[in-house]
Amino acid sequence: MSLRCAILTALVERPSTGRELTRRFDSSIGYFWHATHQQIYRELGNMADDGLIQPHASQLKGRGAPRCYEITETGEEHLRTWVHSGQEPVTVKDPLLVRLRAAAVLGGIDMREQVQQHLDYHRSLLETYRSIEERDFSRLPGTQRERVQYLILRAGIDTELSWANWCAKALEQLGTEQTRRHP
Amino acid sequence: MSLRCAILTALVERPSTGRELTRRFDSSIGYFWHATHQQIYRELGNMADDGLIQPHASQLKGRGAPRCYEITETGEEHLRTWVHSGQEPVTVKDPLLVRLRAAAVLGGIDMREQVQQHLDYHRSLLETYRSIEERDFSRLPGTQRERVQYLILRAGIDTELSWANWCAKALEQLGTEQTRRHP
DNA sequence: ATTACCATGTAAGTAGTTACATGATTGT
DNA sequence: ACAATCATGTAACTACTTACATGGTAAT
Repeated sequence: MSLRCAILTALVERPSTGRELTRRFDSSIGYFWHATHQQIYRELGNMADDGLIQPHASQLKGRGAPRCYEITETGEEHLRTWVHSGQEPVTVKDPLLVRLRAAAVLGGIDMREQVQQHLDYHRSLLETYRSIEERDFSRLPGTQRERVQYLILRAGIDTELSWANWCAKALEQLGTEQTRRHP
Repeated sequence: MSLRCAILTALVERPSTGRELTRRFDSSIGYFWHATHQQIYRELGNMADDGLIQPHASQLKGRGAPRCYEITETGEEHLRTWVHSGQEPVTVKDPLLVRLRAAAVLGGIDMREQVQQHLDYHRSLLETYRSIEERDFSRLPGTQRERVQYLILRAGIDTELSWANWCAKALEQLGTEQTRRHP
C-alpha cells in the first residue's frame, strides 16, 4: 500500500514515466521509501488496471516506448483516504544488530570493519542530506509544503546523525575490547 | 537470511521451542528483528530439513507437542559465515514520511494526530528500553558479551530518542502552520 | 551496421502477512 | 465433560529480489 501511495504522491507532484519514477525513487523519494524499477513498473500496471492512474493521452506505441502516467480522480481519492488511515505495524529489521549479537554470542569475532563500513555509509548519506538542505532549504520560511518537505529531510538527517554517532561509539568500545591498547 | 540467523543466534544462547522463540522475538530479539510465530515455525522446519538445527533428543510426540530445538555444528558454521559476510542493501521504508509528503502535496490535511501517535509510540518504547537499561546494565563493565548487548540496546535508545525529538519538533511546526495561534 | 545505452517489461524464487486449523493441557 | 488457552502448524496471498529479455534511440 505504501509503495502504491508513494508513487501516487509522486504523480500528483508531476506526471512521469516509469523511468522517471525510478530515478526519483533513487534520489528524493527513495530516502524514505526504497523501490526498484521492477516494483515500480508492476505497480504502475496494477494501478492503471485499477483506474488510479492513466497514461497521458499523447503518444502510446509499442513495448519500448515511454509512457507518461498521470493520476486520476479515483487515484487522488484513494491517496487521500490512505493518508488519513491509521499507521501499519512497525517492523524493525536491522541485520547489523543481528550480526553483532551473533558475534557476541559466538565469541572471538572482530566486527569493527563492518561497523566502520556502516559509519562510512551513514556519514556519506548525512553529507548528501546536508547538501540538499543547503541547496533547497537555506532560506526559510518558504511555503507550507516546502516546510513539510524540510521536516521530512530533517528526519533523514536526524536518523543518519544518530546512527553515525552510535557507530563511532561502538567502534570505540569494540576497539578497547579487542585490541587492548593499554593492557 | 537474517531471520534464519537471528533464530540460530537465539538457539546458541539456549535451545528453545517455537513458542519460546516467539516470545523472545516479541521482546528482546524483536527490538531489532521482528518476526511472527508463523515465520518462526516455518523457518524452524526449513532449518531442520537443512540440518542446521535438530530437535532435542528427548520427548518427540505428535502435532501439538512442544519440540525443543538446538543448533548443530553445521548450523553454527552457517551462522559464523553469515556474520562475516558483507551487509545487505539498506531498504528504507517509512510510511509516516510517505503520508506526510502526500499530505503536503495534496494540501489541507492535518497530520498532527498521526504524528502525536508516533510520538507516544516512540516515547513508550524508549521507556521500555530505559527500564531494561537500568535493570540489566546499571553496573558496568560486565563481560564483553554483555557490553555488546548493551551497545545493541543503546542503538535502540538512540533511535527512539531521535524519533521522539523529531516528532516533537514536527508537532510544533505543524501546530504553528495550521492553527495560526498568533495571526 | 554495430554498439551502447535507454526504457519497459517477464519469470522465478524468496520473504513476509493474514487467516485459519488441530492437537495438548489446564481449570472448573 | 467442557471451555479456554497453549503450542504447533497449513494455506493462500502479497510484497520484494534477482536475473534476464526485448524493443527503441543515438552515436560512430
